[in-house]
Amino acid sequence: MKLQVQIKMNEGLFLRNPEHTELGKNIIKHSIQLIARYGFEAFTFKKLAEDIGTTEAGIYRYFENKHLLLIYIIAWYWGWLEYQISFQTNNVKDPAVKLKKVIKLLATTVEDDIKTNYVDESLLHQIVISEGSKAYLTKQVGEDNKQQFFKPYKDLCAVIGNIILECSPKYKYPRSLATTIIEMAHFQNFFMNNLPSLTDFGKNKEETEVVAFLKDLVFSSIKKV
Amino acid sequence: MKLQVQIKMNEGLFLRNPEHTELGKNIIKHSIQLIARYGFEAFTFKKLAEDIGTTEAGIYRYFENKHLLLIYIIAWYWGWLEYQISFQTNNVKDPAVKLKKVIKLLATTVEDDIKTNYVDESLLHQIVISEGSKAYLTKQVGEDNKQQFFKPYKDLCAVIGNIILECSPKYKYPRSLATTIIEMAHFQNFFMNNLPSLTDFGKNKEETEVVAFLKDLVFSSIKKV
DNA sequence: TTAAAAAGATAGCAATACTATCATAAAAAA
DNA sequence: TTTTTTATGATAGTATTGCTATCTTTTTAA
Repeated sequence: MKLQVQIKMNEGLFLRNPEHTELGKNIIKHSIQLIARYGFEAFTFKKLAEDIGTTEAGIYRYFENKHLLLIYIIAWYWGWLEYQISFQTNNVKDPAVKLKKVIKLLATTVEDDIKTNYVDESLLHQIVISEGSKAYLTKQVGEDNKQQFFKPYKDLCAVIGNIILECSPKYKYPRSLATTIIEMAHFQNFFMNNLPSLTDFGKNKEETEVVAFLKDLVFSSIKKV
Repeated sequence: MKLQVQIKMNEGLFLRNPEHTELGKNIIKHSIQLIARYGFEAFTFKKLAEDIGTTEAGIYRYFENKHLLLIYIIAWYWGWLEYQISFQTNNVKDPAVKLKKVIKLLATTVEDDIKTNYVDESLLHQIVISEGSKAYLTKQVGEDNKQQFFKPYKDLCAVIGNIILECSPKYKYPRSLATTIIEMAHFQNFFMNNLPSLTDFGKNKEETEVVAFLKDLVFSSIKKV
């Protein structure tokens, strides 16, 4: 029996559900490849259509514009990651162990998950690192937020915040610390690989060092009473 | 006597030095206003030209494209901020006090500085918060970095890293902690105002709370031996 | 005063970000 | 099986963006 992971996506993100058709799945698959290769700015629906072997109009039947497509794939990633976290911390009692697993999941390269056939999670992880914040760093963030487009990110933040509170019930900034972990897991990785002098990991460029930094940061913050 | 602050800018960022002419200063002034108002994506040289009362071609004589103009104004901000830091921490002996001043400077709204007449620093601060990371989150980051376009950010990071080391000579991640302070000062502010459930400051929306969070984060990390 | 530099005015062009329409193929319902 | 819906393909068109080029006029500096 093959297990298929289904991430429930916000209906407002698309005009036609890409999960329901071959073309739709191709749009997701190829857009992940193209955005990872060329970056979000250089990514266009025309190039995507050519890559898939369909027409521009075909893409527009699924997504109103490339910004919503970006939000879609990033939101998919957060949903997928929350599932990974719940799966991997299941039956773990010690909240500190849970939190360490979360940090590791956030800050190390994910393996391509066979359970989701048309999404390459490791490519998607790269996109989340370099393009992720562009999903909300816009003037429409308020409207997008009203439509709940960032719910998967918020849910993840709440999950991590709760683990932090399990570790340290009196800690005052569980959510801000959660977003700090998430954002820094990605930014430190990006800096390490692209602007190494902004980090202390330039020599080895090892993800494990980012993990060590984050663990140190987080546990010294919350262990203090 | 009027003091004028001059930030030395990288020559590779522009075709013609905007500080040397009226039009150039207008380009900087109006682009800060327009980017702050409409966001970087919606900002175009055509709109900028109309706003100034010149032509598109006129802008292109100063900046090759809007991406370099963004890097320019962000780099200017980092230069200006480093000056503010050196000014405000001058004669302060206790490195912990210095570090607290740095956090406050990063995380609270700056007052428009009379010493720089064509730059509105508080608007620019808003731009750095919502558009700053777009300067380097691109596929050209490597080439831009080779041309030293991010030197002001790196210098600031080094300055803060050194203050951290003064506080705690054995701390292992001074640079990564410095970038964490810088990025989180801005992201927590953005989240507080736009996606409040990602922070613990949603109720009051007070910058002072971001400052408190960062101080807690930083000093619990470095005080531990 | 004269030449060099900067700015203004206009034109044009390829790419982007869409929208619209009509035909056809595939899938689902009758 | 036939009809009807639904999805896709093919093509066209339009406004805006992101430039480059050229020519003229104004300003500045030698």
